[in-house]
Amino acid sequence: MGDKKQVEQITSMEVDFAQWYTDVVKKADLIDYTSVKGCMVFKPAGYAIWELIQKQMDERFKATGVENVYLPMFIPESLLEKEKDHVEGFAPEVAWVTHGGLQPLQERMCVRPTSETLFCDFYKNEVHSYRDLPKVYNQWCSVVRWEKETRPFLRSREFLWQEGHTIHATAEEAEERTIRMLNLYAQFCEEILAIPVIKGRKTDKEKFAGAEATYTIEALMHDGKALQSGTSHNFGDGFARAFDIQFTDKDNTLKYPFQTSWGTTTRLIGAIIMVHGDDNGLVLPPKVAPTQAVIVPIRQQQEGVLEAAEGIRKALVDKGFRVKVDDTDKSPGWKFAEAEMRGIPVRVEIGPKDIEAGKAVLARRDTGEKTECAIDGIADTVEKLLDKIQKDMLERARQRRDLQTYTATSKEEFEKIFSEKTGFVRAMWCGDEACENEIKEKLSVTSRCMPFEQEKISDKCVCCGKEAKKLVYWGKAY
RNA sequence: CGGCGUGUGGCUCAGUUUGGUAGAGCGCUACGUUCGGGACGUAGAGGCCGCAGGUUCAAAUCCUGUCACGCCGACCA
Repeated sequence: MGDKKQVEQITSMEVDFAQWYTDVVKKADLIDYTSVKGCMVFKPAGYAIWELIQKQMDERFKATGVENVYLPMFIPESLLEKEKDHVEGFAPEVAWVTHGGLQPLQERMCVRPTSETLFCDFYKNEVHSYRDLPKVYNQWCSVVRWEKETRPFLRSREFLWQEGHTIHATAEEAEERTIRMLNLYAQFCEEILAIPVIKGRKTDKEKFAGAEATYTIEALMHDGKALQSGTSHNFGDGFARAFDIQFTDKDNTLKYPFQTSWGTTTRLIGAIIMVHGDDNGLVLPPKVAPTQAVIVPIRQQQEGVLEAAEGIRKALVDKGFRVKVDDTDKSPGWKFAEAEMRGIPVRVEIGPKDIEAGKAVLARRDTGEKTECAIDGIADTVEKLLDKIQKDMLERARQRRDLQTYTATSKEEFEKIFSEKTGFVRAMWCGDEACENEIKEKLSVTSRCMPFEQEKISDKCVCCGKEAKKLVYWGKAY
């Protein structure tokens, strides 16, 4: 093999994680940059991942009674301003529309950064009686936030997401929905994306603008930084009061309803990249891989090779898998590297030698392991292998996360860990925002969440030493 | 919004210090030989040097301005 040709390199993640990420995004052909800063083209390979996420998440939503709707992308300024905390949270990063054609608008409108206000405006007209409740709506759309610094999938000025907005007669029902959706997200991440997450509640400092309580799932990336991967908010009746939404209850009294919202975004794709990827490129969990198996024919000009490849393709497609034959005139080595960069979970190699022996070679993307298998019954073999890959990927991600999760019971220990390592640190907290601020200033570390699974690992706050109230996961975040 | 950096064929970049009329590798096209970890030969196509001014006999190169993008911070899914 001559190595004169320079292979397009992916920077090693050990050398420069940020550059590695950018390289993988580009080499896996997920996106392209555009002439609008912070807005990207989702190329077929990238968009197909989103479609698979969308499809499978939407099915799970609907199984819990969610219905999809679509609301406008513009919000009049007066509407945005109705809830004080909310507008303060979002005003610094909204994009404004000031003209319609050549005429200045009477009132400027922002492009939605999130749709709470629109849903409230809508529910105000929709909800009058307890019989109108609950409404459990969701919309798939894009939103715009004028971010200063942008990164593909992790932070773009326009991003795709889903936002669920529900409205209920009682606070209990709203809380139940809030938690239910968070659990759904967590389960989705583990079962579909093979990403283990920590479920918990955000501190007041970190909660959503206008929310009474924000719950979050936090995932840990390969470099030890945390990524907020989905949130679920309980608004109490705060928005209802601000927007004057009322309903007549069974007892014939006027009441304010209770609301929730919950969302996940294309950031999940960033999480997949940074949890599973390696120095050869993307590694996709089979359940969200647009192509689950690629068949690479060897000596494809030779009679019978392409036919054999096609036969395998058909057997796999009949079994319901997403499969491609790479019959381009590149060399096999090229095709291998290409399939690896794109993260295709399984590669099937089939050449004259194999055909003669009635076999094919299966290569796993996640481990690199190659095995031989009989062409006869190959679909069953691949099915089992994809299943195993999906499970192994979750297991490995969990192990790595656990290895990067530390415990600190004193300030010295806490600071020592963060000065040497990056990861989650479990430590007790007194509940005072001043401690969060101090920690953030000193270490650029924020409270990621107060996990549902609480434990009392010490009596004292890791920062001030006062009486501890909560166990908190701390970390550096994206 | 602050700091840093980069704009030259499709891509990555050299050329800018010292001004002289545009180069390489990859990719692309055609044909042929190859094919089990990024194969090779031959022949080709392709560039308003981000944009606008200025200096000069002459500007990719010097000056001024401007735009865009990338990275790092502060804020955020």
